[in-house]
Amino acid sequence: MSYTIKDVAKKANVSVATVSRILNNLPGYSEKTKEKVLQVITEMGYQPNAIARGLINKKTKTLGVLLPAVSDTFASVVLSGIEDMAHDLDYSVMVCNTAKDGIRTMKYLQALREKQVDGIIFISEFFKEEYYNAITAMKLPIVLVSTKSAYDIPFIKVDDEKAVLDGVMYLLERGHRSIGMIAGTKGDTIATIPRIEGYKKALNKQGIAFETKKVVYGDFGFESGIEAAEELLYHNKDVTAIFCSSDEMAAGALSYLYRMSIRVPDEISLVGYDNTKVAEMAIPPLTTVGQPLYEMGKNSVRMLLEREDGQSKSMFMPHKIAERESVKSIDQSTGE
Amino acid sequence: MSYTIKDVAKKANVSVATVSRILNNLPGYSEKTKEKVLQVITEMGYQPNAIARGLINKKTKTLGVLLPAVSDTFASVVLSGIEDMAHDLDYSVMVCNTAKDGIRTMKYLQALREKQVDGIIFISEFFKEEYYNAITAMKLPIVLVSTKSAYDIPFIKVDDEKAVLDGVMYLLERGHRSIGMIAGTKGDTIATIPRIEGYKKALNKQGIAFETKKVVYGDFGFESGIEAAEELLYHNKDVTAIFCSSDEMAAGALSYLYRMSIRVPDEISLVGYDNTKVAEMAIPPLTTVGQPLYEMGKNSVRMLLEREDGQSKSMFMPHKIAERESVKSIDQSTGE
DNA sequence: CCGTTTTACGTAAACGTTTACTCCAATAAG
DNA sequence: CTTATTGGAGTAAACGTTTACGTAAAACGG
Repeated sequence: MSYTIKDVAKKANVSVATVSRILNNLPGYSEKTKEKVLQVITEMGYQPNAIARGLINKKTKTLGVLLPAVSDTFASVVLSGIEDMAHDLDYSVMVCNTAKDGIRTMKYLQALREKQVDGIIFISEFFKEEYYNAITAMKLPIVLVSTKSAYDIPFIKVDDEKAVLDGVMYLLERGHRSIGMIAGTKGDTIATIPRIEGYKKALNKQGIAFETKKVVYGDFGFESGIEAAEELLYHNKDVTAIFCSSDEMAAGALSYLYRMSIRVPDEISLVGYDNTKVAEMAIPPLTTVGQPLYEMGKNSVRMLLEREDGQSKSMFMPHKIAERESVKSIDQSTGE
Repeated sequence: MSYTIKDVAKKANVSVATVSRILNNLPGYSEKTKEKVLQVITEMGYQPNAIARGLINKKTKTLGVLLPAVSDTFASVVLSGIEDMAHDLDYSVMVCNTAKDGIRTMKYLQALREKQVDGIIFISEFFKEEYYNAITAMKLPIVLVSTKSAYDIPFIKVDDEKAVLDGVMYLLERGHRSIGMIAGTKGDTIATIPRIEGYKKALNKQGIAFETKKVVYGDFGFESGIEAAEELLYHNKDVTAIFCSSDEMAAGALSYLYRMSIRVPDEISLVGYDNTKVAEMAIPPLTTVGQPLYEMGKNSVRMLLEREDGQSKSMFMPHKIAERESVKSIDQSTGE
C-alpha cells in the first residue's frame, strides 16, 4: 500500500542497506547518494514503518501509562506532564484507564507487554503484588508516580507526611486549635495513613491532643467530601478549620458548608491538597498544599528512560502551600 | 529474551504453524494437540509479540487520539469514553496532546502514521487543511469529535446552535429578558459562531433585539470567564442572566460575581455548557446544557472501527439541560 | 608501483508472526 | 477395493526494517 524502503532503494538505484543507513545517519555512503536518496524519499513521501523497525531492534518508542481515571484532574495533570516529556524524547504514550479495577489492570499489563512498550508508568494506584509479578516477569522498566510499593521499584512522589504536617502547621500558626481532617480512603497505606500521621505530628508539636473523632474518611472525590464534611461537623461542632486530603474533597466540603450557610473562611477555614485547577476555581479559591504534578509527570519519564543503565533511584518532590482565600487567621483568645 | 512461538513449537513438538493456528483459533489441529500446546504455553508464560503480528497483518489494534489538552475536563471525559470503548474492543489508545499547536499536531500525525495506528480520533480542535492532506495521504480512518470540518470526514457532536437555543430559551422561559453571552474564541466557526446564532435565534423567537455589546468572547477557560464577565457587566448593567459557552467560563464568571458580591442566582442567573464536573462542583451548582461527552467518546471509536466497510456517517448527539441551582425565575413585570 | 587501509556500497539473514501451499494418512463413497 | 475427500499437520515465504559481513574500487603509505 504505502511505499517501503525497497521502493525507495529501487527508485534511487541503491540498496536498501544504503537507504537505511542514510535514514539512521550511520556512516557508509557518499554525500552525493545521500542527496539523491533524500530527494527520492521526499518525492515519494516515504515514511518508515515503525512496526518493522520495532520488530528488529526491540524498541517501540512507546510508553504505557496506567492510571485510575483519566478524567480526574489529578491524574490528568500528571499525564499531561508525561505526555509532554515523552513527546520531547520522541516517545508515544499509551494510556490505560484502570478504573480502580484490578482485573482490568492485569489485562492492560498484558496488552502493554504484547505491544512491547519500552516502559511503564504507574500513577497513584496501590501497587499489588500481582502487578509486581507480572511486571518483573516482563522485565520492563517501571516507575511509580504518587505512590510507592513494598518492592524495589523507583517512585516519585511528595513526602505526604511532611506535606500534611506543613499544611496543618499552616493552620495552627494562624491560631486554629480545633482542626478536623477529611482523609482519603480508610486504610490506604500510601495516601491516607502517612497523611494522618502528619496531621498528628503537627498537632503534637503544638501540644494538642489527637482525637479520633476529628478525622473522617472519604475517597478523594467530590461527593465524599460533602458527606465527610457533614459527618465531621456533626461530631465536632467546634472545629474552626478542616484539612482535606484532596482538592476535590475540599470542594465537596465547601459545597456542604455553603448549603449549611457556614461561611468559608469566616466561620470555618479549609485547606485542600494537590493544588489542581479545582482549587483555583473554587469559591473562595482554596488554599492548598500543592504537589508539582506536571513536573512529576515529566520526571517520571525521564527516570524511566534513564533507568536503562544504572537503576535510577526514587525521588521525593517538594510540596508547596498555595495560599489563596480559604483560610482565616483567628484570634487565639476567643477561639473563633 | 522472551519466549517466541518457535520455542513453544519446539517444546510441544509441533510446528509454529500449528501453534499459530491454535492461538488464533483457526481450524487444523486435533483437540489433543491443542491441549498440549496450550499447556506448554501457560507453562512457559509465552505471550505473543504484537509487533511481529502487526507487521504481517497490518493491524496494530491501536488508535491515536489527538486532543488540545488532556488536563482539561472536557477532553478528558471524552478521552475516558474512548478509552473504555477501545478497551472493550481490545484496542489500545495513544494520546497526543496537541497543546493548541499546529506544528505539534503534524508531528504527531507523522508519528501515528509511522506507528501504523488503525485509526485516528480528533477531538475538539479546528481541523486544518494541512491535517486533512496528511491524513488522506495515509489513508487512515478518522473521526472528529465535537468538531467538524469542511471535508467529507465523519464527525460526532451535538448541534451547537440548537443546544444554545434551548439553553437561552430556558432562561427566557424563566422570565429573563436581558441576557448576556460569554462566547468562545472569537471567529471559531465550530464552537462560537453557531452558538451565537443559537443565542440570536432564541432572542428572536421572543421578539427581543440582539445587541452586539451583550456578547463577549473568551477562550473557554476559567480565567477568560472572569475577564469576560467583568467586561460584559461593565457594558451591560442590566443583564439578569448570562449564558456561558463552557462550564469553566461559567465558573470564572461565578468567581467574578462572587468577588463583586453579586449573588448567583438571586441577582444574576448563569448557565454553563458541557455539563462537566466543574458544573457539579460549583457553588452554587451550575445549570448547564450538557453534552454527552463520555458517550461521544465511546461512539467515536465505534464509528471509527465500523467505518472499515461502508464509510459511516456523521452523527449528532442529543444535548440535555442539567438543571441545578444557578438560575432563578424572575418576575417579568419587575424585571428584577 | 605494490601492498594496505579506507570508503562506499551490496547481499542476505534476522526479528516473530501469519498463511498459502503441500503432503500424508485416515476415512468415506462408489 | 479403488478413488476421492477430509483432517491434521508441516514448510517456507512474506511483512519492512536493521545490520553483520563481504567486496570492489579508491585512497594512501612507503
